[in-house]
Amino acid sequence: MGPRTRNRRDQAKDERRAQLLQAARQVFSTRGYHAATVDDITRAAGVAKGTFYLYFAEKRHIFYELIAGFFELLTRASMSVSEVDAVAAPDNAPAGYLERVMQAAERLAVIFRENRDLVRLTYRESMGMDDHLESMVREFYRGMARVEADNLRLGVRLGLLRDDIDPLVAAYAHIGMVERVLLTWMFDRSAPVVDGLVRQVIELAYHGMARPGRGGGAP
Amino acid sequence: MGPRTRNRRDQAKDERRAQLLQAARQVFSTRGYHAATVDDITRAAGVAKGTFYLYFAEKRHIFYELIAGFFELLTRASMSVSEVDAVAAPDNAPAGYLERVMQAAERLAVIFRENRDLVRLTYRESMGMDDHLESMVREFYRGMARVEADNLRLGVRLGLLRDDIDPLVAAYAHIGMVERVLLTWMFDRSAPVVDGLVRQVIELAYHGMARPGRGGGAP
Amino acid sequence: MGPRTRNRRDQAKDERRAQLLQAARQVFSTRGYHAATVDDITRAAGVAKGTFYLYFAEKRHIFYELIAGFFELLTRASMSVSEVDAVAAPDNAPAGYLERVMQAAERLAVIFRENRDLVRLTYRESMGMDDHLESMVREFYRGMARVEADNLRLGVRLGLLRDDIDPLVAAYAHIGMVERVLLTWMFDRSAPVVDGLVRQVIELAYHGMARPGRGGGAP
Amino acid sequence: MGPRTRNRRDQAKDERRAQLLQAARQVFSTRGYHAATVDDITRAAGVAKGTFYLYFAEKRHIFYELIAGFFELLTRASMSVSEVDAVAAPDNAPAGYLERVMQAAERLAVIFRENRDLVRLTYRESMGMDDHLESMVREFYRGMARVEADNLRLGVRLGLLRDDIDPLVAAYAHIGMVERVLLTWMFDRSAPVVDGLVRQVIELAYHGMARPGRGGGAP
DNA sequence: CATGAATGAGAATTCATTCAT
DNA sequence: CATGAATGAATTCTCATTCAT
Repeated sequence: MGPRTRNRRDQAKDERRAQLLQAARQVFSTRGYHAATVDDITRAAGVAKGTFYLYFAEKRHIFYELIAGFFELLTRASMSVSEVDAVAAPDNAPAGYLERVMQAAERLAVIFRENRDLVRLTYRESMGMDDHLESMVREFYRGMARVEADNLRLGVRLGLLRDDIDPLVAAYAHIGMVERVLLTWMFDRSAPVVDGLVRQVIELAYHGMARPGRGGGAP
Repeated sequence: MGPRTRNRRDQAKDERRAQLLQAARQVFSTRGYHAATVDDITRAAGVAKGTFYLYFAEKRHIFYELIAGFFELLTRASMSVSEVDAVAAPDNAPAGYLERVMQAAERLAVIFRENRDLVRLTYRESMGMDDHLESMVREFYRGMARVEADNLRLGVRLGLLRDDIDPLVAAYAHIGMVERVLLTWMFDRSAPVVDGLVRQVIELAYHGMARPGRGGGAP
Repeated sequence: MGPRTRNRRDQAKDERRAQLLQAARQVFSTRGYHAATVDDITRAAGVAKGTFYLYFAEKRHIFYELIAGFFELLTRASMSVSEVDAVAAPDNAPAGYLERVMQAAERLAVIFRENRDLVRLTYRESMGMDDHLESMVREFYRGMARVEADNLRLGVRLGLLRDDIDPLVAAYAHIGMVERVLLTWMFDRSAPVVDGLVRQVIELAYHGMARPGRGGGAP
Repeated sequence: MGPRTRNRRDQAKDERRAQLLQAARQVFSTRGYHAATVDDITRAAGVAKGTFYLYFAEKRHIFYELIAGFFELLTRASMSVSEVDAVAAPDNAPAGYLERVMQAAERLAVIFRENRDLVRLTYRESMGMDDHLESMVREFYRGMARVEADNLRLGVRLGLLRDDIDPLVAAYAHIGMVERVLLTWMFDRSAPVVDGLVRQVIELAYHGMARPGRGGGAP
């Protein structure tokens, strides 16, 4: 039982895990968390029911892991208008700022589209399960909001963005805009085709709906 | 069997229904839909288990009704920046436009705060139950978006708002902003206190995050 | 509250009873005893659920009454090859004996056909309910068998029938022949059309399947 | 997972099944199908409630299987006055024909007596459950009738039996005779003891009740 | 008498989880 | 490690029967 054997075993275990996660993703997406049974998952994974419990202590845990993985994907994709970049290219920063924002938003949109099932699963079930999942979700939003708030603070520092709006409020608002629009255009078949959907949303986020040049009646 | 008797009975039935709905609201809010049993509900309502089924054919149905009631409340509160008002006061319209928008948003915020449990319930469970509920939710958003899009179109006609952004996209974006911010500030205890939360969001929606007077690097 | 009022009331009560019985017959026939609910019956009868219990103490009782009524109909129809007739027409008796048997059998067949639903109901449900119904059924068969056995004894006395077969055995056998054949031809759609079905059965009962004139190998 | 293990498991499963069937037979016989609960059955079998559903998808199914098994027993016992035998012993055939019929009938009678509980169960409940069971019953009678009709056709070919009676009608009639007589003498305690019950019935079936040598007054 | 709302004992069935093989 | 049979708690929904109006 040298290190090689150990590795083989670990590798085999990892494969089983991946196999189960894959199966769970498919089964949960199709039937929903509650309607899906552990049996469904193991059958889809081609293993015996008992095997499930060698890799996950409870049914909920595999769901957590699925959602956590998706959250990580999204979180990673959102980190890119980062201070690092801006600091690294201080002169170009202002010029490219909004463009980089756009690119980040597009990346998120691509991830949504490429993971339709996970998006659906997340929004369908990730909120009404238990406290742990709920705090995972909160934590995810916090992370996303922190990143976006940092971006905004950078914009403020660069003199591009307003400083009379709380960056955290704006961050959550931006997240809400993107998520609601993407969800609608992904799952509501009655939504009309719109060109440059994401660009319009970002444009809106940064310049607002008011006609430029007018006061707009703000109190 | 006169009309009086009939009325008494109908009235009693209405009360029972309300009693059950009230109990369900409380029980679902506490335990969540899946964990709550019909028995919990009837016990909370102080009636026998069988009584439940005299008023609701299935457990799901009482939940539908709860959510539908909340959606109606919200939908009604959102309808107010209406063309009627604007047409009735054509001159004041531009001046008061954004103010009316603010008021509508504040009304929604009040409803959210006054129905904390229903908000939580709705966002926790209304998406992962079944097709019927899912289409109820979609329909709710459609209705809200339609109202807001109409408001925006009115703003465009009044010369206050931009015409280069799809009103429906903007409508969904606005809904997303408000809902995400409200949810966060209602349920995430780590969210810092912010003055004029709703006003900031609306301000953001209409004037954007970009510093006024700068081009902002729009593509 | 004179006798007239009393009569009116009684009449009304009788009508309600009949109404309920009629409804029960229809409902039981359609859904079967177990699947039929008291509610189904009262709804079909156009009365309130509670009314049922003013006329029948239990659900089973209305079923008993239905079955009892049918049994009485059959029992009455079977009594006719009676000694009375035979004694009344002593000379003709032998000549007409089998003919009278045939006529009685045809009468039963007609009743079966005219009460398809009750036949079905009786054979489907009258055996697995409870002891009381079971003894009703046994009593019915006993009555039928007694009548037929008496007929047979008359035939023996008239010198027409064998005396080496127990009349009671023969009576039950005859009943079994008729019921099984009628049930099959009434409810098994695969049974081929046969001319003179009942006559063939009676012919068989009286003369047997063996070719006349041969010993047939009886032990 | 070798064949031996496989066999052990399969064997154990077979035993469990048999155990459950046995328990169901006892419980259904005692309480009747409707009054018996799955819990009663599993308790009688000494297993947990859930185990039942590993072997039978529904409560009905175990009942089907019980009845089907009994029907098969009866069907098999009835097949024996077969052409094969007759052809194999062409000369003896006529002489032994009725004797073989008698033996088959006796065999059925023995099975009835040895399976009192199943007989009772079958006649009490096998008709009013659902369409599937009803068609099972019809199919059973069809099978029995086909066998008997073939026997009768053989008798006709051998010149022993009449050809002016439809063999299928006679077959069902014979079945009815036997079943009604057996049921009565098995379950009606008031039925007097009769020697050679089955022989008398068969004698009756083949030679009829009419006194030999008389025309009998057939129309 | 008639009504129909209320009752609550039940019963079938499901499924996460365990554990002997 | 893997297996899959066994477990039994838990839950929804039904319906005969009662009884206040």
